[in-house]
Amino acid sequence: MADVADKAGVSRALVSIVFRNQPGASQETRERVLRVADEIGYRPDSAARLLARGRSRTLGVMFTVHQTFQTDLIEGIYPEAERLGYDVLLSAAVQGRSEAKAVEALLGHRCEALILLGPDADAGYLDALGQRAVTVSVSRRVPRARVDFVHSAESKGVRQAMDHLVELGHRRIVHIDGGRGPGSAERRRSYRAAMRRHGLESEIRVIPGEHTEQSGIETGRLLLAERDRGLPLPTAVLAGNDRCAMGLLMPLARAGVEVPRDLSVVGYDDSHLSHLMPIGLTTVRQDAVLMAEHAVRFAVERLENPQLEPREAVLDPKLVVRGTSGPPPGEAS
Amino acid sequence: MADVADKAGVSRALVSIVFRNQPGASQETRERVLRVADEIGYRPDSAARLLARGRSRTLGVMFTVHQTFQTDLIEGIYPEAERLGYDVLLSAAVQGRSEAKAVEALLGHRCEALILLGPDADAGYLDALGQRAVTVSVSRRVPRARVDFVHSAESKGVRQAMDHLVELGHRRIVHIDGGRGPGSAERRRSYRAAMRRHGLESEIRVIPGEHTEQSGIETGRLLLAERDRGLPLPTAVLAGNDRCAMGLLMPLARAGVEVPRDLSVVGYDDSHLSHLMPIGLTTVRQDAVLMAEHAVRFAVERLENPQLEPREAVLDPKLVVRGTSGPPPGEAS
DNA sequence: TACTCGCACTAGAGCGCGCTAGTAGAGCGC
DNA sequence: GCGCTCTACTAGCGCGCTCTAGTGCGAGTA
Repeated sequence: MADVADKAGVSRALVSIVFRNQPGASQETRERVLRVADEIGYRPDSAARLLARGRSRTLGVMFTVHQTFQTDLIEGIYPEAERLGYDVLLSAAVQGRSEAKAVEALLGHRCEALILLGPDADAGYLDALGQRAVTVSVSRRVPRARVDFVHSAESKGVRQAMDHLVELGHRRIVHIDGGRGPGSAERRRSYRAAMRRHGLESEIRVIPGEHTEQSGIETGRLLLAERDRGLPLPTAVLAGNDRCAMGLLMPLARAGVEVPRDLSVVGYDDSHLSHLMPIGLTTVRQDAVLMAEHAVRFAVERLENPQLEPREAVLDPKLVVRGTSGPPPGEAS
Repeated sequence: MADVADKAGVSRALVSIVFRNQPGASQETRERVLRVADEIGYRPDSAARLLARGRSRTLGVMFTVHQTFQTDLIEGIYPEAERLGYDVLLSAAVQGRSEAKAVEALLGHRCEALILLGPDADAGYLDALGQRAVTVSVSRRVPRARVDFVHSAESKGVRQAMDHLVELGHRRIVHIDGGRGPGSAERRRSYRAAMRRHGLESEIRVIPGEHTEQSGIETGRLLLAERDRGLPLPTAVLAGNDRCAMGLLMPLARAGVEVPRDLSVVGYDDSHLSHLMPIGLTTVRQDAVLMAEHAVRFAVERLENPQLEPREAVLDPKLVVRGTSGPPPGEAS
């Protein structure tokens, strides 16, 4: 910075002013300073800036690599953060790197707020986090924790999907749940409620699973094994999310079970992959961009107005009918 | 920190020593300092620490969200970095956020080294970057730029794939290239060379594309439209990467073209999705974990020994035969 | 006694910025 | 000419830490 100041023939303070885009420098000087900085390859040091200013204007985002819906969210987070003048730092939870570790890394880099995409941690931990920093949880509801919360109305999404299937004539509809995955509990509950509402209480079946392709594959194998033992296949499956639905399709296709002729499959999320499958996945769309924008705005607003209480945003999901759902076998279409 | 020092009756320097776990303080004092710090709720400020120490021990990783192979790489980067005592910061290039911006963010947060996953930037920019910070490029070769380089031997991978197809009896093999995508140029060149080597020079056809599902879908539509005009379909397609291959399968399936009976498809990368497709994608495996480890090690070693010259690691890819490749139509299997 | 050595600890100079309080000079009205 | 304001710019402190170069002291050695 001193080098830039010398070479541009101004004081360090003026360079600072230019880089913060603050009034107090002529247009001419501004350009000269920026040009010199570019030549030297100078870049403001955020650590020093942070130290001097006390604020980092940085949002930390914790996500799970491979969760396609979360990468969709990230795409929405960047532009909104930039619009509001905030920087974004990403930290991934992966195999062998827990959420807590990912979060510590963010905090260690002085993020002012945390945006957690589908956190798996317990409410106590999240509440403690919420006391320490502004925290937003996306896709996971955490009652009584001091965190903002952005999710979509799982019950509405599930209801739409179930109504769609029942209208097509399905009765034997099973649900692969998402285990501890975000939104799973609500989806499971809503599935049960929908079955009861349609008088299908006796057909309720929840197969434990996860939000992964592997889980879908395993469920597929399970169902096929049952069929081979003489049990009937369900006529429709409501998967925990799109990845699970995609996994499910693999063993089915291999075994010659045709979708949707023999079996209908509905996913959840409408992640960017779901319309890329051979016949397009019928799924429940959550608007990732909108969710991302809400999350960023919640964080920033609470940062700039600390007495604000955490809020909750519930967005409406929407069923997207594509190629994997149709009338059950035995019914004319 | 001063408060802790006062209350514990020592100097700030000693508190610093205690918190850095360095020799130079008695066990007794150590405990007293830690106890007092805990009472006050003192935590070292990493921004100040960073500033004072001059080293951040942080690696910055630039990646493209949605490139599944890159997320596979990220999974490999974390554990290796942790093993070597380095922190990792992620920055994504997305629509509307260029690579340069993503890199600036990393540099601004004082990353000591940059690991760029499949960078798209030109050699001049990368060289400039390499002068300024230790830089590693993964999957993209940048001749004469001051960067380390980790990639796999594209020519070997393509040759294996092509030999496989030719052995099966294919002659009309087209290649969807990856445009400016990492490795595309080499793959394209190797495809041409392999065709010539097999005496198929007259059959060479490279369809321009990208490393996206969308590109595969468009190519599929193009080929189908040609077929409808009476032109023959190719019997095999070597896609630019797995995503492109997956996209290609969609319009084919819709149009009733059966894979691999009517058409063989080979991908590239073996990203974690390729074995999750209905019939498993035949593809060229690049070992993401190994590549990630090399990248981290290159960065760290050059950081700790600055007179080291940038190096290059070329890993051997390996063809993985799954369900999308078979003999061409008209040949007995 | 005089010395060296090692240990526990301290003083104080930065690290690269932001920010407050200030100055110099131009322009203006009276 | 004077005082005033406004713009463009500067000096220098301080953010919370690390690190170098010390000081003081007791034990061991000649």
